[in-house]
Amino acid sequence: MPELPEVETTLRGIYHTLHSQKIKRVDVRERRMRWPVPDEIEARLSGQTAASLTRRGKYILIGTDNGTALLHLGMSGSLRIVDPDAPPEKHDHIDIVLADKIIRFNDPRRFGSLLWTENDPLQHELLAKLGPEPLSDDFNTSYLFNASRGRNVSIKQFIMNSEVVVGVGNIYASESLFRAGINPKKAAGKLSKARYEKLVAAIKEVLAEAIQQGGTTLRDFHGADGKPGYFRIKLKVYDRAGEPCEVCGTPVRQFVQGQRATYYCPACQRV
DNA sequence: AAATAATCCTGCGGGC
DNA sequence: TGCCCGCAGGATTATT
Repeated sequence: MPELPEVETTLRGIYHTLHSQKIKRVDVRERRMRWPVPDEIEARLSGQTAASLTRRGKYILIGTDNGTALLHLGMSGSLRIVDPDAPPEKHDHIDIVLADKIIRFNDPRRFGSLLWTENDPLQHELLAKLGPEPLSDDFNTSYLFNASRGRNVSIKQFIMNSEVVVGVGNIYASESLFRAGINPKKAAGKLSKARYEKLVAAIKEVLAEAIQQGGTTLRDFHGADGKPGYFRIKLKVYDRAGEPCEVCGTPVRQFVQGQRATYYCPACQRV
């Protein structure tokens, strides 16, 4: 499910249930995730209080007095809040058990992960080299323009590189480039600073809108099934191959880039 | 049956 | 030569 807005929505969805609460225990039914779930995770988290609950890129950080758990949803992961007596269903791999609720991690494809570190989590090897948060002031025109100089990779793959900027996944990469009027194939190093100004604004807009949309679904998180009711924002090109561009009517095109589908309007995205 | 909302790893080629 | 970097492609997986 997750690009950054979905992770942010998930974090907000569990925040009030988990933050400052004591973790009674952790039940791991499947350790074979993107990386093996460390054997020590149950002992390290059990009895601890979830003192901080934050996000870095697409990682959710659960901080305790002893260390930090790093949770990543991968491509198909989700969290939901269930009652203590709810029986686990298919692909419900991990439970974080609280006094009167369970945070339940479901991930069919098991590309997600749950890791543990006792050091500064931001210095963990998987997080240390991450680029700036797209909604922060560190992510600005000058930064992205400078980072792009000399780069021959396509602009779409460039903004999907988490060392450049975190949180821009396959859907919002296509959407952002459409809004900025940039052809996804264009070499990152050949775009003008003016164009990067549009792109940075587009990325911030698209992600902020998506988070806002996710926010409107938060009540579903505590609803009957405790699942996050992700709503996609109204997408203008993604998954719309052959349909008319909303702006000019030209059929939206799809092609493969870095083994991922890219969608764009050949008329609106000529730069 | 090919596609999928993520991302790390491997190997290659070029520059210094 | 050897090292570092950028880049392309592979691999992981269950479901529709």
